[in-house]
Amino acid sequence: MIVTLYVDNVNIKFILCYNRTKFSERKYVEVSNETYHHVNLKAELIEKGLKLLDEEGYENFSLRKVAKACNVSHTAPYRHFSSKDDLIMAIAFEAHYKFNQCLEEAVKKYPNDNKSQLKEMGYSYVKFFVENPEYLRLLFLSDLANNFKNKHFDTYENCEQPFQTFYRAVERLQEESKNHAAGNDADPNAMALSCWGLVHGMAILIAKKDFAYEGDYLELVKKILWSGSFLSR
Amino acid sequence: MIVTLYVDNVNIKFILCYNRTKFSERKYVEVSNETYHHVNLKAELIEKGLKLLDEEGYENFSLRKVAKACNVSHTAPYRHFSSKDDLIMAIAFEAHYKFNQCLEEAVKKYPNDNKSQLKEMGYSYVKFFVENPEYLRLLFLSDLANNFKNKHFDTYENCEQPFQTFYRAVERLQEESKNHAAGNDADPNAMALSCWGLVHGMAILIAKKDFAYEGDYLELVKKILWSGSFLSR
DNA sequence: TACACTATGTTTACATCGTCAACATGATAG
DNA sequence: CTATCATGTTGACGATGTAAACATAGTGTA
Repeated sequence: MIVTLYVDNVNIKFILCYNRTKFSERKYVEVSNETYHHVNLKAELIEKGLKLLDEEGYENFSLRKVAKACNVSHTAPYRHFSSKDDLIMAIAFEAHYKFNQCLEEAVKKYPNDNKSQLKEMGYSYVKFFVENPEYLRLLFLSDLANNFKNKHFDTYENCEQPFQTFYRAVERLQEESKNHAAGNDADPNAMALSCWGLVHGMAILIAKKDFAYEGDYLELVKKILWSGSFLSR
Repeated sequence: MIVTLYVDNVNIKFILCYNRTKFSERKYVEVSNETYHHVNLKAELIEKGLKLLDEEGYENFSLRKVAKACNVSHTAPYRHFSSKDDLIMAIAFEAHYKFNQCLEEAVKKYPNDNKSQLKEMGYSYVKFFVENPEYLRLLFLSDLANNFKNKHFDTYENCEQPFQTFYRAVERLQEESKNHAAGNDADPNAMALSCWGLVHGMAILIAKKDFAYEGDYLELVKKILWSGSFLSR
C-alpha cells in the first residue's frame, strides 16, 4: 500500500512494508521511485550490493548479506534476480556506466585534440580503478566479467560503452594521422591493443599494489602518458 | 609431479616435492600406497590442487574437492595447511616458479642484448598467461594474490623472483643506455611501469578475452613489442 | 622391549552460503 | 467480491570452510 504524506509542503511517498518476521511490526520505508512495488527493492539491492562490494570486497560478497542490508529475507532477492550472478551482473552494469561516464568526461576535456583525448582518457582510466579497486574485478577480473558480454549482451548492451568510447578515440586518432602513420600506428589493432594494454596494465598493477613505488603513482602515469613513447608520432 | 619407477619389479611411486622454505631443495620422497599415513599428502594436495584450479577455475576451487581427489578426508589438508588460503598460496608458489622459469628462458635466449631480452620476456609473459589463464588469478588477480607478498614474504620469498627477473632486465637496459637516455627512459620507475604495464595489460586483455581480434593475438603482440614505439630509443 | 610422544589421519559438528519449494500477503483486474 | 499475480516469508537442502575431539602409526627413549 502506498501512503502519501506532506512534510514541509513536500510530497513524500511511502510504501508500506513489513518487518522480517512479524507482520505486526510494520514500518514505513521511503520509496525512491514513483513506481511502487518491484522497482524499489531491486534498486536497493543493487545500491546496497555495490556498497557491500566496496566495503568488503568481491570475495566476501554474499546474497544474504545484501538481503540483510535491505532488511529483507534471504530469498527476497530471487524475486528480482535469478541468481547471485545475476545480481552481480546488474551491479556490474552500474559500474560500467560510472566508468564510461568517467571516460567521456576525459574526451570532453579536449574536444578537438584526439591525442590529448586519448592521453586524458588513459589517465582517467587508471585513476578510476585506483580509486575504485573493486570495480576492477567487477568489470574485468571475475569469472562473471568473462561471461558478461556473451550472456547479457542484449539485456545490458550499454555495458560495452566504455570500450566503444575508448575505441572510437583510437579510431579518430588513426583517421587523423592516416597519411603520415608508420609502424604500429598503421595497424589499427596493434595501436588499440598497445594503447589499451598499457593503460589497463598500469591500472591493474597500481590498483592491486603490485607495483611498488614510493612516489605519487598517478603523477608517474601522467608522465608516461604525456611523454615521448606514448603516441609519439 | 608424480613419478613412477620400477625397482626390482616393484612399482614405486614418487612425488616431486619441495621443502617448505627453499625452492632449491627439491627432493624425491617415497609415497606409500596403502598406509594410514599418506606420506606425501602435502605435495599431492598442491599437485591435485593446481590441476583442479586448471580444470575447474579459481571460483570453483574447493578444499574438499582437493581432499577428495587425494582420497583423504575433508579435514586432512588442515594437517598441512592452516587454511584454504594457505593451500592456495602454496599452489601460487608453484605457479610463480613456473612463471619465473618461463621468463628466465627468455633472458637466456639473448645473453648479450638487453633490449631483445626485454622484448622476448614481454612476449613470453603474454604467452604464458594466454596459455595458463588460471595462473593469472593465482598470481595477480585474487584477493589472496594481493596479500601474498605481505603475509608470506618470509616463507615464500622466492615468489618474488618473476618480478625481480623482470626488473633486473629493465635495470640492465637502463644502465646500458644511461648516457643517451631521454624522457621516460631516464626515469627508472617510469620505464619499469610502462614496460611492465604494457605487457601485463596485454596479457590480461587477451587471456580474459576482452580484446576482440580475429587474427593471431600473439603475432600482434610480437609486432607491438618489436616495432617502433616499444623501447625505441 | 615397552611406552610415551608427535605427526597425521578420521569423525562429528557448526555457521554460512546459494538455491529451491511451499506458503502468505497485498495489489489489481474482472 | 473474488481470482490472480507480484512480491514477500519460512524452512529445507547440499556444499563449503573450519574447529574440536578422537584414532593410528611411526619414532625416540627408558
